[in-house]
Amino acid sequence: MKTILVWLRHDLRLRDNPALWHAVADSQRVIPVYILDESMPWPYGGAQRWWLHHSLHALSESLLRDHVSLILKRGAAHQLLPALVEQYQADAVYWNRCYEPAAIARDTQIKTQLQQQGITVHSFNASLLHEPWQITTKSGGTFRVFTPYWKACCAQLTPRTPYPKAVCLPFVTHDSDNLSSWQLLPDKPDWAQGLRETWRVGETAAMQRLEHFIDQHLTYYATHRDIPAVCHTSLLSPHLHFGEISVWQIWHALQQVLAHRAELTKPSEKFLAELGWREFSYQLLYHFPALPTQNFHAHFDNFAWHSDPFALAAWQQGHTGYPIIDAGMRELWHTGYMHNRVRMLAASFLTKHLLQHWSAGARWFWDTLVDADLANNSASWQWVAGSGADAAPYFRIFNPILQSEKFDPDGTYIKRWLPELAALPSAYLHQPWQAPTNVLKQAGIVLDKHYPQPLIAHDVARKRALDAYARLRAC
DNA sequence: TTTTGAGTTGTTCGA
DNA sequence: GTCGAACAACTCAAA
Repeated sequence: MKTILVWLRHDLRLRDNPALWHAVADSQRVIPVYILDESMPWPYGGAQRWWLHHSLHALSESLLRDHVSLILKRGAAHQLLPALVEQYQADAVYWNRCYEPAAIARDTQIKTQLQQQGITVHSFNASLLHEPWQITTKSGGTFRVFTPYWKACCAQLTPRTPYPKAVCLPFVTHDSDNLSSWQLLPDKPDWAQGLRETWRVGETAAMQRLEHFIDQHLTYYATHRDIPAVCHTSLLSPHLHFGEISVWQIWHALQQVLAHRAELTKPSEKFLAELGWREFSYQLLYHFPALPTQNFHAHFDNFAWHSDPFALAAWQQGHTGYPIIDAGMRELWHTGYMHNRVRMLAASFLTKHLLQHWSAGARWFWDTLVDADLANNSASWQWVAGSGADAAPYFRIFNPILQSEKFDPDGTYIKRWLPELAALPSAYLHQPWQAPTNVLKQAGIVLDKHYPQPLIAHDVARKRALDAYARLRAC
């Protein structure tokens, strides 16, 4: 009788889970294990801990329906895994690959360690269309520009059908931590109310979300994905991050729809390209492991960032005085999510208007986003700041007023997250400080009391940022 | 080796 | 109000 431990990480699902599926195929006894190691770099922020709790709970319940226990352990994997192998007399350990630099180092070490003990180790790709090392330029280099990268990806795509649900044979043990003892949920204070209202966590919820997106939103994706008030985006990012659904399952579902609804080709391609950005970020992180902390373009090391704790705090709390930015930051705080367009605006505002280092923003997002993902977060912040691969040109500084008028014309999104401005006529919602005194009075708003004056005037900030970039070029 | 075309998401200014 | 050009120069990827 063969026993295989399956070490679950960012793959908290039973369907299309290669490691789990192969373990079931290769053995009679499969033991799923999840290890929480808080000593690893980039430990989960508050929002992710909340999600992780519910995701593990959902997975554990699913397994229990097949009379299988999920073993939860807290501590260092390189100590816990060999101990579990010993305890259960396992012959092999299977896992799906992680791609964060520290995780790669850890997994490599554990693999060697286990193999030296005569244990078979198999790792699988469960979360990417391509391994980060697979796609190279014709001369064997790393792509640094998205479009040619994605063209190469599409050209080399070898579609695979998702694995069916892995059904383990019954295996019950009481050798598991109690999930609640990990205290992943906030207690005092309990700030998770907004998260509970917003999200359904787990594999089933992820599949329903995908189905709902394809049914209700895909048609509008290409044209309306930038409108935060209607949100025709997929909202799959946290599910993808925790591996409750895989990119191949999404790809496959889209192909099936396209087979009889050709009119969805354009929005599907647009949506797939967004998954392409995820792949691109993963391969950047793989080839440039310092991406989370260091400028991708080293010449940015000379950029004259300001360090202004007051400005940073105002941004974090949604008190910048620019409603579209503040609405986004409040959405983030309340739901653990922010619409993509607004993320760009908020990130641009922090780095270009306030000249705060992108890593300060990245850290805040890391702590507050349920979908915080090291590759996506690092690559995207650097892109916005201008220090990243295929970066936004330095003169492209979002005008938060214009963007607000363009993408939230009637202020629905602003009013949703800034109720203090709800009585203000739409004409002034994008820049309340321009409202005449009597209009403000009628709306019951006293600036700097109910809502702040802008931290900095847009034209002043724009000029200041352009000057800073000009000085960088002169270095 | 050199050349060529292109590069997520914009803004501002002046005609 | 609308439209096109300028914003700067650089790096990337392929021919």
